[in-house]
Amino acid sequence: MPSLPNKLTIGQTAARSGVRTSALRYYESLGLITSERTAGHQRRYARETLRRIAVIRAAQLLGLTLEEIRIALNELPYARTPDRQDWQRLSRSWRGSLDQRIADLQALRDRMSGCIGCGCLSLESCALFNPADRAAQAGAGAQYLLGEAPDPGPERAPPRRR
Amino acid sequence: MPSLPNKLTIGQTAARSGVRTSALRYYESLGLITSERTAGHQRRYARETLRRIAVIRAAQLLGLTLEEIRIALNELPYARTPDRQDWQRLSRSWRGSLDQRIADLQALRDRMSGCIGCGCLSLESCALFNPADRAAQAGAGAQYLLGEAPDPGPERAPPRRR
DNA sequence: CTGAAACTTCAAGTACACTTGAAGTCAAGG
DNA sequence: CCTTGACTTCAAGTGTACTTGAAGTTTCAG
Repeated sequence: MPSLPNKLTIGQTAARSGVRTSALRYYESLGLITSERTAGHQRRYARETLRRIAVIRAAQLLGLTLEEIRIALNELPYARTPDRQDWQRLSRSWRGSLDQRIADLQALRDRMSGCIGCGCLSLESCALFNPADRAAQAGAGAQYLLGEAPDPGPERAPPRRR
Repeated sequence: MPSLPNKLTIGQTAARSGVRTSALRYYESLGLITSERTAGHQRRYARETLRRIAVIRAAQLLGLTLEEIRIALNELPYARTPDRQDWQRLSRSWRGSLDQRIADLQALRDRMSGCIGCGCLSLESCALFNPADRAAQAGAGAQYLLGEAPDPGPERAPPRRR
């Protein structure tokens, strides 16, 4: 079966994973994936790397940074091939973040649905899209919409997504 | 009621919205929000701006860029105060993206759950976390995990979140 | 009226995740 | 053997979303 070689070039890996070669080199430079080299210094990725890349992309979808993903992946055994318990631990921990993110988005959806129903978004009286006024009443900082507690924190900026 | 002034300083707006003053100036520079000025050039935000900021943050949570948000907000009436129909149109359109993102994450969760159940993540035979092999069989590019169709597209990079 | 806190602008810096370009090397079919 | 496409490294650039710092101005409680 020449169509299923065990060692993939970076181009083949890119085609199969949907990740550009430049990104793969970048991941490797960060220690997220590894490769063997041919006599002429070219990378050869093990087929297992494709799964690793899929996991990386999934984790990015959860909002983890590459550094966080690297740390999580590094908790997998270093020398031995990760067994089902190793992977279970990893996927279970991400499952929690995933559930959390889904719950957050659903809460946001419900709040927005409420406002779609009442059409009140521009009205002063709407408590949902007018969190500041509730806050003024309560005397605390606002921003209930995203479910934030009235704690300032280190001013974490909310990033992108696409 | 001096505790609910109609015009807020940038500091008050920041405290109430949970967004830093530097971010507010940045949003204003991008045309996402507007302000009046005092005789001494200081900003004064209308209380309505707080709702606008809440909407901006919610939209960011949906994964929209500030430019996309700006465009969406600019479809609200320019001069007149947006009425309930205007807001309904906006929140309804974002509701769609929100539903989509929730569905995507749920699909990912279900796939991961399957793998948690079978503990197969490191096994060659797992079709879920081994999309490349299915792809090799089918002859196409891989990356089923995120529900992507086998179309390359303009190589959009998947961004951050937190 | 005064002094501290809050405000102003503008340029530059930061973080993340890549991408691009230049200049050169390697692998494989004909 | 030769050519062509895929590969190599490294530095610099890109886009998004802000933050920080410097130097100066405004506001307002006392």
